[in-house]
Amino acid sequence: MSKTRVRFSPAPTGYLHVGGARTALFNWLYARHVGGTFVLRVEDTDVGRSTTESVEQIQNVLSWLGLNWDEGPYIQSQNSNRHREVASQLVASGHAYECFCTKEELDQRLEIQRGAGLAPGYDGQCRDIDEATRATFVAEGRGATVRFRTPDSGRSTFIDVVRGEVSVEWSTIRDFVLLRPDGSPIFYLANAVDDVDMAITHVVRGEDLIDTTHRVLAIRHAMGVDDQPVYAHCPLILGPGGHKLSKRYGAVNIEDFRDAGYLPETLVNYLALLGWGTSDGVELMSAIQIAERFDIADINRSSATFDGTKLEWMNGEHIRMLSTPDLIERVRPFVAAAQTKGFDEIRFAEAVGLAQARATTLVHIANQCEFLFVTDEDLAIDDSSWERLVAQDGTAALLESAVQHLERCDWTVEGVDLRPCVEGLGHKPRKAMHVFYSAIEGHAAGLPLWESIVLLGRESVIARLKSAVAKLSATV
RNA sequence: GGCCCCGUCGUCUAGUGGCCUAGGACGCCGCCCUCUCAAGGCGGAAGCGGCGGUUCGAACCCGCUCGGGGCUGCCA
Repeated sequence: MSKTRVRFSPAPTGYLHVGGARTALFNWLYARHVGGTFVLRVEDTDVGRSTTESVEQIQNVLSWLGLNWDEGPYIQSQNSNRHREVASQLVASGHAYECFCTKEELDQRLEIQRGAGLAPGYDGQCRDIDEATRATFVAEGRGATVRFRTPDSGRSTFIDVVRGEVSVEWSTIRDFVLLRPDGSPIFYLANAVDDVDMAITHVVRGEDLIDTTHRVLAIRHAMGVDDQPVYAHCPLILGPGGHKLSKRYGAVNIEDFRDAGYLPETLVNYLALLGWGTSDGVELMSAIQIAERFDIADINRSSATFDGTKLEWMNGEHIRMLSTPDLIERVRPFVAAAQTKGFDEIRFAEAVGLAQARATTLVHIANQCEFLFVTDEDLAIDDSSWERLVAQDGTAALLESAVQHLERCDWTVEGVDLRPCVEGLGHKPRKAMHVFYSAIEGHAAGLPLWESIVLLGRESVIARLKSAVAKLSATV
């Protein structure tokens, strides 16, 4: 048995969305599970839509996710001589032929077919043109595509690991293009040839490609290749509208999740659970743990809908699993102040530690820590928190009482406890504490108050409380 | 239109003929804990698309039907 080789072969026509990332992940997981090789191959046969920026972006995202590849990236367009070579062999052997129909002619005939209520598709016009006609076309300077001659009868059947036997009548598949008039290869050709040349043993990809498998397999056979890779077609990840996620429809860029403060661990974990699951119900896992248990044979058949709510919950869980020093470094890029000199590392570390227990995203943590790194003058109380503060009974008295207490108490977590003030004025801490959170941290909900007060320092805390009193009287 | 694939709580899933009056997770609701928000604990509502078979017995097997998705391109 030859060594397992899988490949992730994205088209570099845009950013990597969750569907593509999941496909990459499943390939990576399987390679790691069996100790095989994970190949990255960029399928840029659509020259018009492929960009080098996209190639770079895909690599960046894969690296960020931790999906390291063992070979590549191979750039498919650099191999087009080989693709053309195979195409001419197929023409020579009669498996393919030149088609001189222009795009316009094709479109016209398609229209007619549709008008007549016929199934639209290539009509085989150039299938068997004689040499004289061919010479005329060439003399006219007409360009030619190379088309694959699909069988007229019989069935194409292959075994898919997740779906079982997949079979289709050859008569429903029209002759398809292998080479454009300029000699550039089409996906089917390049994909088939490269999989053969790179000795790919397992093809793990989206179900949207299931119908193309028949064509690719036909090319392989025409090339004289007898064996075929193991196919595993994964269910699609659907967007909110219930449609296939694509760059053209409701796609979600992985980079957006990174920028929103999601951990790569979370994306990997969540994506693995879209189309695959464990029988014991364990959900929170590291990439390594998943790789140990993952098998393409266990991939689900039905499509899944992407659910951001669960992703957010899971991110919080992964944040809690991180060591605090690790988390601090992950949060750092999200805190603008951390980029400046004189930044207070000690307080930052303390604050991240406090936030770790309650945050769901890195951005969330950065926001919760922010009050420590703005001046008292710059502290902004968000609108809804301010409205709540204004609506609270006896806010001014509450704030003033806190000032009095904090001016002379011990500066410890126990000492700055404001509950006695609140209760002394006849309020329930649960109901009134938001006033202090808002005045000191800028939000009604945030890091634990006593710890925050100690971290901020007496001078700042009192200044903020007084400023809130002043702002309050100006409002009323 | 033709062909292909799919169908378990709102969502992700476990389940491969009896262990299922269908289990877990997110979300939701209630209670507890509590200085806010979370986290945590406890409890709850919520599902096998439908109809026929096969069988002593069906979420699991078969047929039909309905629903969803994909492909049908000189995109991948």
